Amino acid sequence: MRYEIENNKIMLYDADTFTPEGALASGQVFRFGQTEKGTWWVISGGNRAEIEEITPKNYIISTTNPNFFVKYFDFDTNYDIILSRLNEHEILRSALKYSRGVRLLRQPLDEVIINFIVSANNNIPRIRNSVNKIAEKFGKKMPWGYSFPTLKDLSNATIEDFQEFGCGYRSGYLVDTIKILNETDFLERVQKMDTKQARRELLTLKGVGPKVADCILLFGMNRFDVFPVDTWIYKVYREEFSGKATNREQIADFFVNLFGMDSGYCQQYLFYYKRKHITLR
DNA sequence: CCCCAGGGCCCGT
DNA sequence: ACGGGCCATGGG
Repeated sequence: MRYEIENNKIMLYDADTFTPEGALASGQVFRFGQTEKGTWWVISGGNRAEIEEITPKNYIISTTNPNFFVKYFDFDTNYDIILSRLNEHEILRSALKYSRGVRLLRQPLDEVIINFIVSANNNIPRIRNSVNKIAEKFGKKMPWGYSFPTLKDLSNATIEDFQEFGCGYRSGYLVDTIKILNETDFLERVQKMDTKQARRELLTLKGVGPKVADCILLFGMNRFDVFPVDTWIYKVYREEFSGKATNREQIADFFVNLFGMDSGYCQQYLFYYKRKHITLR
């Protein structure tokens, strides 16, 4: 797989380890969709990209910010090496084959924190709805829609605002955490810490428990020695690994001990495999 | 009416 | 450290 940047486009060739659906419809990101023509779009921060498949495994990604999306889609990482290591585990082989196009998106940290507080005990269509409404109310108007709001943009958002967006009892957590992030140097400090330290620190935020902390570390901080355990991964653990533990932190430890620095990639492949299909609408 | 969703909080033991 | 009740909200 290789890419070239031309003006406002990324040309992606021989994409064996990327598909728009695997990258976007894999529960890492919530402001994405598919047009009537079948092209995929995604918004992150103040950036939007549209992905068109020209011929099989060859794509044109149109965006005003190609460099942002090269990093976002992680095109400089060689997934063949990661996949060959994971493929040594026979138990993973069918899942890895199914999840060929999944990638670990490198997203803005503040956006990930907000999105995954909303995600707790929630389902993906509802998360998408809430996050889009947050953007429409507090983001900046762009030619193509609304940017995802910065923490400053959100500093005046109230509990009632978030309740109106369907965030339910998470609304108070959001207000509380936004205040901490705006009024302290939390984000600056946490990014300098090692994974275990950063995880402990993230757990002090309202609405951030073990699973959400691991998602923040994985999707927003590029820490791959974590294994977020949600209901789908819990099913994988029981059904594919015949696991008996019920404590989710113990299950996360089990997987990290098994897959080490490839844990984050492995988790995402397994989630996509078990979750199968995310309905768009 | 039930159960479920990329769970966390808060309280008891 | 661990378990259990409770929590908004919409869909199946």
